[in-house]
Amino acid sequence: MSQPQPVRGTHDLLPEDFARHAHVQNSAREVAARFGYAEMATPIFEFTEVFARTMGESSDVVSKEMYSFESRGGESMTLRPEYTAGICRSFISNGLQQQVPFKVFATGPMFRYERPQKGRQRQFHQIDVECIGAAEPQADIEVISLGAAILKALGILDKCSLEINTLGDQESRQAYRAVLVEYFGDHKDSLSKDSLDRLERNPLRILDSKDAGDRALVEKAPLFTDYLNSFSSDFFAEVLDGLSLLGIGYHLNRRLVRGLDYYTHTAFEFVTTELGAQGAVIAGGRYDGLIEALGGKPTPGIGWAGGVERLAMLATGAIKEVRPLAIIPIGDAAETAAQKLAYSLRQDGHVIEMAFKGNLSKRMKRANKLNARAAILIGEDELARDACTFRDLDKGEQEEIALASLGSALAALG
RNA sequence: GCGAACGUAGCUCAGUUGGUUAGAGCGCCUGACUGUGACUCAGGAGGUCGGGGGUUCAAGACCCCUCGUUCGCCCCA
Repeated sequence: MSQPQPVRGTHDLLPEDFARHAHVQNSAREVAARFGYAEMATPIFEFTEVFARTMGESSDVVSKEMYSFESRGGESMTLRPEYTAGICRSFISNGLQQQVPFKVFATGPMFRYERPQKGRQRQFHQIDVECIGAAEPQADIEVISLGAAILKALGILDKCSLEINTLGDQESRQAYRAVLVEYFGDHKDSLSKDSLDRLERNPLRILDSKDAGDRALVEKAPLFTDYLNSFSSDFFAEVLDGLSLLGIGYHLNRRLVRGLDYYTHTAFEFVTTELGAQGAVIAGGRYDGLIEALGGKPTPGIGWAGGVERLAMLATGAIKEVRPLAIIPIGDAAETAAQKLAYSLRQDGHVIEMAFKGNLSKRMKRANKLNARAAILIGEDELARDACTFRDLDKGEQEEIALASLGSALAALG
């Protein structure tokens, strides 16, 4: 290609795209703040170990999708593939255990070396919510309801459904996992190739297989509910009750699982059918073992991440734009006067558009294209009278007014 | 990582079984309208047909490689 291309799986965010992203991020930030989740940020790269420990060496992300590099100092660094690990690391690094529950919101770019598709890029953006240090089911309810509230604010809650499941506590899950491995181990010859691999690395995932043969086996597999201890099932029941009380609908999905040991109890996803295979727009769960895995004191936590690109594709509604005012000088003598007026109005909080070239007709066209609400024309005639021609571009009416009364004319536009 | 489809002006696309100078709509530029946008009309610019190689008298069409996008799987936001 003779023209330069962006790197595979990366996209430029031109102003229009950026506005959609910003809309998602700003809406989320605002709603999160109402829930008491203040924004924070962590570095875009960490020691590789931070992700390897939290996401699991055997996970796809860690084993083959990370952008890792050796620093000049010889240490292995990785561009973050997700936000949770960095925030938990930060929680430990900054000794925040005295501030629990530590509730935060974050957003930014993530990096994963994956095969690109719609809604799946190598550099993509997430919004993220974490609640660290709360072991109570009320935290699960709050975190999930925050997700629902953000989707509602974006006007896309009705396009999504909440899938939810429990993985139980460590004891429950390990018991179930052992039973599953035994069951599927006895039927190895009927398992798909993918699931044979899952049996080694991530047996719970077999429950979610799309392979017809696997599904037949899954039908007859032991049920997780039979292996949940009473603490785990009570916990989950409390979460579900809380959601119902808030009027948040959910679909119990027994096949929704997380493979890693740090994940416990609640797992959930807000999914949509409108984005093809990349249906999860917000996904998260409880990770009571994660902080400990990172070297911190045992600390429970729950959170979720949402894909900004995916959310932005769903939130197609009009974003309210600020309409500018166009200042158009006529003739060289008016240029500096126009610039001065623009500077003054901008400092008063107005959005002012100035074109630097072209005759009156061209500048009017540009003003029109930018959807300007009004045009302020200043020529030598107006200059001499300390006035301007004020044209309402919607009504197509104009009149000459004194510069001194420009403020009230602008206020009258509404 | 596996399987498949697609890549033609800035954008969305058309280009018959390979056959002279590659088209349309929208957008852009110029003018009608040298102090007035939208609407209209008349002109105009813009393409090494993603890139490289091959087959052929002849390739945008066929073959191979490569880059990119998309769909499914895997995985996930």
